[in-house]
Amino acid sequence: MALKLRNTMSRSMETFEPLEPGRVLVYGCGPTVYDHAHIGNFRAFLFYDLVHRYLEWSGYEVRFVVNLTDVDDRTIRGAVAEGVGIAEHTGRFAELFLADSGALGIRPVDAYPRATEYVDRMVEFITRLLDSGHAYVAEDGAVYYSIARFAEYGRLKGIDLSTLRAGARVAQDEYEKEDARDFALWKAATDEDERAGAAWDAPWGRGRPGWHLECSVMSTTELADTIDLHLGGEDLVFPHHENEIAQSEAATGEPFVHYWLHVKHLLVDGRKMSKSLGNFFTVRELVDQGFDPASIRHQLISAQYRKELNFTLEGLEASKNAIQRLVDFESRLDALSTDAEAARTDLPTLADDLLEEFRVAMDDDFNSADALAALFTFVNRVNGALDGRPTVRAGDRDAALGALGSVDAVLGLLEVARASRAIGDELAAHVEERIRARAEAKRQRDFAAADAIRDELAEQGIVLEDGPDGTRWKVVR
RNA sequence: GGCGCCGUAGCCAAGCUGGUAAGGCAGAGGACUGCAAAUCCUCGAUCCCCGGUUCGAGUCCGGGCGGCGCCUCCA
Repeated sequence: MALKLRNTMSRSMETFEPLEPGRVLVYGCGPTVYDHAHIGNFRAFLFYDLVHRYLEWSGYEVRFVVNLTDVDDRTIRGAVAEGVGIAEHTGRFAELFLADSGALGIRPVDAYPRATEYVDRMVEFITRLLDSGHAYVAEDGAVYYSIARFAEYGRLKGIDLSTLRAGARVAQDEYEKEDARDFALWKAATDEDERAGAAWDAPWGRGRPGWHLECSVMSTTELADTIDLHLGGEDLVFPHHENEIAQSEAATGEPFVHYWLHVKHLLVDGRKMSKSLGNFFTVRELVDQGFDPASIRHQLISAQYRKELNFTLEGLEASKNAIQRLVDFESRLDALSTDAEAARTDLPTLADDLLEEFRVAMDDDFNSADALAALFTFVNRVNGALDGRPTVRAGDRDAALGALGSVDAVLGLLEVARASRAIGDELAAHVEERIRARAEAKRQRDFAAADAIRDELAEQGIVLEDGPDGTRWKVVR
């Protein structure tokens, strides 16, 4: 069995074969750090995380790079509006992005290169394209890539260049281009650029790099001329990735990327997310409203990455409950007492089944929805096997916990849920004290008092569970 | 206009190379409990419509209807 991927380039499923056995190079187009990233962005980044974790889970050594776009129209505009330099402006949002990523359990990748740190290399890159005749300096001081010089242009998107309506969308200030469809590698500096500190010297004139260029340069610099996977949102297929291919392959003479994977855009309340529709959410807002990051993570991976996913508060509520079921399940396993003499159970078999079903699901182009189904099927089966059986063999319990942990090393749900449920020692001690008081009340059959304590703790998000061997408690959110 | 996706139970969502349908949430009944919580058991689908291929189609083909996305330096 092997991992199969839907390659945008071939428009079909392909069996994944790394360039180098056991090793995978991945590049994911990151956020433009001009504002808070929203949950739509995070659907994509959570998918990156799934790819990252699953490749490692599958035994690959992975080098994963996600760029931070810190120089473009929006970051410059933002910096000028704030009256600060571009670095200060974008630095703040880069931090917020990493913080939100961390909250959602997105594992840090190997490098987060920022465009502004690669300007020298971008200049070199452009020089190569100029030398080979793939680019030209226009009268306005900009450097454009000449797509007429790249025969394969349009292949990723599957467009026939001759059908492109030349000139249909040409801005008036772009009359310097030889061909309307040529794109900028370098833009001449404007006053605004200078004010934001977003202008650099280059042999052909002062200016700043074009957007598409950074990914080509950072990918080839941080990874290699040819990499295995390149990820991005569906909007990036054209022209961004198309342009990256053209630039990179013209500059290096090597294939740029083996597999292109694109994430479908998230819908919110059945519509494209937009501020004007009022369906615009950031992770921070949702967390401030009391939603568990684990719930957000669950909701955003509940559909396979190429499928339509409609984010709603109702759905988030459902995810919250699903997460709680997982948390309760793990607690139940943890609390199991063990005895070498206990009867054998199906847990080892069920654990093997889970790992197998999980692998099959993820191997099928990262079908996280199916992977979640495998996990919950496991929960059901194990709960059933454990019914009325508080004691099992240590090996059985460990097999179940091991499989659960293994799967969660990819899904990251329990990992995040645990973090958001952690409470301080002081509160924990208080809870224990109240539970003792309640036990005493129960002993005296003063159920009103016992229930009052239970209600009081519930107010604080602490739920009590009475069992044969005493009262257990858990944090609910 | 170009490219593409989707339409499966109240909601979300799997279903590979065709053989009468995973999982989550919500809901109903029951068991357990002082009451709860957790858990278990039981209960739910004309798979958008119409044709076609086939012994047999959610699953393939054709045609409709409906929804959505990208094509704009938006993941």
